[in-house]
Amino acid sequence: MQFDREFLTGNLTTLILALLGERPMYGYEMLQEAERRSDSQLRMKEGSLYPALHQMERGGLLVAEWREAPTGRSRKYYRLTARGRRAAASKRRQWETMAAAMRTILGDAGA
Amino acid sequence: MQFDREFLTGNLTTLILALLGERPMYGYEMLQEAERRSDSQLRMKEGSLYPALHQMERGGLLVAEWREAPTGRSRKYYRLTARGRRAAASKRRQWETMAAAMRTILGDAGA
DNA sequence: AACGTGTACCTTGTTCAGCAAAGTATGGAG
DNA sequence: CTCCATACTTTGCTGAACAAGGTACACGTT
Repeated sequence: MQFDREFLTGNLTTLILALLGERPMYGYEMLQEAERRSDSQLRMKEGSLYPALHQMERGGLLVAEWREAPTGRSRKYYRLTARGRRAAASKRRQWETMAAAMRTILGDAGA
Repeated sequence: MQFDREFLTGNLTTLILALLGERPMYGYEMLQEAERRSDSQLRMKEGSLYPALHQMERGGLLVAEWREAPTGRSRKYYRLTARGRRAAASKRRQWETMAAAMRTILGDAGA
């Protein structure tokens, strides 16, 4: 089951921070990883992802580095700064708080 | 812990449908209920709620009815239509799907 | 009577995230 | 030599939520 795009709104930054908290990745890889791990339910769009990465880089959460792939293609790898790691932890906590609150309401309203 | 408003984005309709799925309520009551049940974590704003209710009414998800409160004040009670009940079930399912997908990513990224 | 407070609803203007759509460029498969 | 997947980027738009303000009434206090 595919959900409306509105459900993703507000979670993009959280998602990016979570992925990069694991290991440095490049943009296109994040798109694929998110889709793969969620059984194709969670599809980030390029037009959302790349601007978000740039903004987060400007905000000092990420740093970028161009690396040569084995294939010869160039890839822009992003990794978290110290600030980014703090933000990742914060976003994760916030997401869990929000999810718990939502569940309370949804749960009360006879499943 | 209070979370950024962006985490609410996209969940307002879901929340309204869940509350009304339980019983008819008036707008101001929904604000209080959501806040009370979530330990003040989930605060809908009037400027978001009322326009959303109007839009959902136009969309045929809700019907409104003015009722006199014991105090003498007038309240506008909303209840779900059949269409609204279907939407409520759908939104709930979608939320759970999204939450599961998010949890997968957040979980993988070393807690 | 006048005032403040909590209830209850509504609207206008703004902002900002995410998206659609399009573009650039490269490597490999056929 | 063409097509497809990879990989990054940008411009312009849309739409949800919000801030801020407004209206009005009931009730308690002074």
